[in-house]
Amino acid sequence: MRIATWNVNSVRTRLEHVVNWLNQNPVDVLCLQETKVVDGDFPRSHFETIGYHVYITGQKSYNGVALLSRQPLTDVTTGFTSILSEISPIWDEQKRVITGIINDVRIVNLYVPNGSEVDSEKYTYKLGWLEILQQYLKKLLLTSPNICMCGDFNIALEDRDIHENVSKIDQHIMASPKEREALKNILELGFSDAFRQFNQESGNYSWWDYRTMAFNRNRGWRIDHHYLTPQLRDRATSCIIDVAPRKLEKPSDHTPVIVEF
DNA sequence: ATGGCATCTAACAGATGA
Repeated sequence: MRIATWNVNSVRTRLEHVVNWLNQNPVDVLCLQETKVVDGDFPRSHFETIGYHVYITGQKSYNGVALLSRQPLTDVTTGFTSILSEISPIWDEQKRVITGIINDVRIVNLYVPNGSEVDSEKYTYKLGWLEILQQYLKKLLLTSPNICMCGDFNIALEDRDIHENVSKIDQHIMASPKEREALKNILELGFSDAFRQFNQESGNYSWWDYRTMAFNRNRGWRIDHHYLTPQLRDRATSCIIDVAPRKLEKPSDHTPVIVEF
């Protein structure tokens, strides 16, 4: 089974790229982030035509996640509160979470908040959101031991996940100690990084800033991840970053990452 | 030291992203 994650930075703007990519890379499930569209306007027929079932939760202008699957998924839910009924509904105002089950695997597709700047209001929200995510995963693990958690985490866990021209890394959003600590705490529930099972090298990134010719100079960050629970980790056979879509005209600033198990 | 690029909007400038 092949599962891909891709922050497309507007599914409508990137529609042709995504459809072409799926035709060339017929993965079992594609997890999209930053769809930036309300559910009624999601271009679902374009994906259904090429053989995908479409599961979405979106909003106007910002955020939005989707699962595109060749087989129907079961137990699809959106947001945190569908699983954690006790938390405040404010945590689901931003559409960042969707999950569903295929065979014996639960796919959790996430768009983690960016956080803007360290110690800003948005940064505090990001840290709070990650605490809620931890509770959410704890609950899911009670009934779903096999989880493939993927998406745009907006966090690079290690310095080797970041190009060498970033100064003051520990004050930088996506690399600050509190963010890394929050993600590490989550991974301690039993998740491991699929990409690092197969590749230890620096220089492998999934996002490059649109500015300053960052992609041409490979000044990127690895912030899009697949995290696997132990049985899936043992079944994994590859995890690769496909940089090809980043080279197209008007690309997303992220590129797909694909895990196979 | 700053802004650089891209996307969205009851847009035409400002918020957001990372």
